[in-house]
Amino acid sequence: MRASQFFIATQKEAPQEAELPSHRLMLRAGLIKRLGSGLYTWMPLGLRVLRKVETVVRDEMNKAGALELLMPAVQPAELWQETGRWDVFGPQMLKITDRHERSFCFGPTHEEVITDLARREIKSYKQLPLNFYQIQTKFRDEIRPRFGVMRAREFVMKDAYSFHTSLESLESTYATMYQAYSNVFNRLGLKFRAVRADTGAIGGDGSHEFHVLADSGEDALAYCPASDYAANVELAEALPPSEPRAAAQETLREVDTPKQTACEDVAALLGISVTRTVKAIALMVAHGEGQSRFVLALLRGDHSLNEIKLAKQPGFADFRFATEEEIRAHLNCPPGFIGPVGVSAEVSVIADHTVAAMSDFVCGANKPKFHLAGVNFGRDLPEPSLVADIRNVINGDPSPDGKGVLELCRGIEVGHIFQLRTKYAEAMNATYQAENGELKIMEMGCYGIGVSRIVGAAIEQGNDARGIIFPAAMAPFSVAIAPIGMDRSDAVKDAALALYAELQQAGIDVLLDDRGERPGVMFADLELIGIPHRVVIGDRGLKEGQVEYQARTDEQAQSVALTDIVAKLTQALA
RNA sequence: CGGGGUGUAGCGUAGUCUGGUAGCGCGCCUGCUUUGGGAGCAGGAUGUCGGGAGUUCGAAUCUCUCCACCCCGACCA
Repeated sequence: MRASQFFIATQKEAPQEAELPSHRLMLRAGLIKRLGSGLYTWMPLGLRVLRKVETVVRDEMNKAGALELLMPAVQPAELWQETGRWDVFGPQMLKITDRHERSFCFGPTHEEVITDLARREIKSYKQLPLNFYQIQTKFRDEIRPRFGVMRAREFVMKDAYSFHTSLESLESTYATMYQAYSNVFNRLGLKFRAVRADTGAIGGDGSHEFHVLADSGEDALAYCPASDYAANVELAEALPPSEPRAAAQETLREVDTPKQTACEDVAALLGISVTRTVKAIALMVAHGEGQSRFVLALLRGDHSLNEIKLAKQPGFADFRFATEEEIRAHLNCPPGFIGPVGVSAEVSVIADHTVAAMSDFVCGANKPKFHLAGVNFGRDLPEPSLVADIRNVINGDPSPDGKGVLELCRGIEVGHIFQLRTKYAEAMNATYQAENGELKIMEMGCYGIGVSRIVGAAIEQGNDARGIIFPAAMAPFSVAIAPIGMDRSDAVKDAALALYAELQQAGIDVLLDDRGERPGVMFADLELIGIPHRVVIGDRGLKEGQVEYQARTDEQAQSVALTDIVAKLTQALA
């Protein structure tokens, strides 16, 4: 590609709204342009990157035996009503009405459509297993789109759906997909980790997420360096303390905490570790028709509530945080000083395992400006009625597999695989005839990759002060030729055109910067857009038969004989 | 949806408090000079100051209202 015939829309300054490096760089490099909240145009340069990601994904899916198809983006409401998800998906789904007043949605995912297809087309066990996939635009009306293509409302996703006659077959395809995903992210040159995951709204049993590791990631991951255990913090189990609760030694006493509402502050005031404190989180838990009860969830001061784990506790499926009014009504005390001691019988208590094993702890006194110290279960308050794992794991917690301790890191979720089992097939009556003639429900798996998100994630992982550093497999161009003074020097022009032709001949994605820009502008642009290899051709070197080669990650350029440059590049690209 | 904030040229912004000719940098166009790290000089184009209503002789500026976008919380590839 000749740059003069292309569209390079780089900018010196990024718009104010972009905060993440990847978002700023994608805008500055002119990869994307924002149209509205969570809506982006992929510019020619950015689209080349997106297509390269798609190519790798498509290739690995095909290798893994999946079959590509393309389903409609717009889907009739009836299908979603069959599975009950028309209402469950809620406002995240963009609903559309056509001229006949029929309801549709712009597909946020395609389980319903593919299951409908499967029940129509798959009649016999002889046709199974099957794995269909598509690479397609989805729309999810996110509560808060942000970070550019990282959390856009319209985005490109690869979604695959497999159908099986047995759990064994599903597990086998699941394992194949796990491997295919690993291959994809390896080929794309990303640092990633597969973790056990919560299944969320999609539902089902086994599930793994694939995360690109980045400090700016929206997910917290727990992994064990001593074993292969890795899980999303949403799911990672916190083991109960191995030591039994120590005997009470202190007497119960009130302490003055005039301004201290947070556990950290109370601990600092008392000169004790925050691990000796207990915080009470006030919740309203729904039970029955419009009824709800007031519950205190107890956590150690330095721990945080894991809402997903809590929601899995019996009777806690539907809860919310209590309002200040509700807290005052039930405890006669403002938030900041609430605790589990001396509460009325109608207030129930759920304690995290860690809290249940604490003695002589500090907690709110249910009295403004006071906390209690030397608190002990059994003596100062009843044993908690419910003890469970309801906290997020922290650095140094023991690994659930008993080998070593957990460390935390952050990741950007770029892939998610699920064993759906029969949830959708059952709801939509997707059956096949088994060998014995019986009609049986299909087993299903589903497998997603956030294709457009990968571009953002890759840039989040690969950038420096000069701009984007694309992994080789997704760079918009592999090599850039930067001729200096091409319009003044026939020698430069001839050498540049000859090299350009030769690289094209060799099937290398090459960009010839023939825009006639000054060297500084060329260098800055080529570095900003992250082209991995650059050849500079100038009169100065050409006199000695030399050109300059510099990889995007190199600090310095090196002189290479013009006659060797193709071999040099071929080697660098291998 | 709740809380906070911002809307001025393609991008970044000043001006708003204290009403009176809409300004700067980058980018863009023309010409000349320049050409190894985002050039210099000269000339030029681009603004319904987010929309609407109001107050006023006069509104980017004050008031009301609507809209869009961004940031903090719950969603997810």
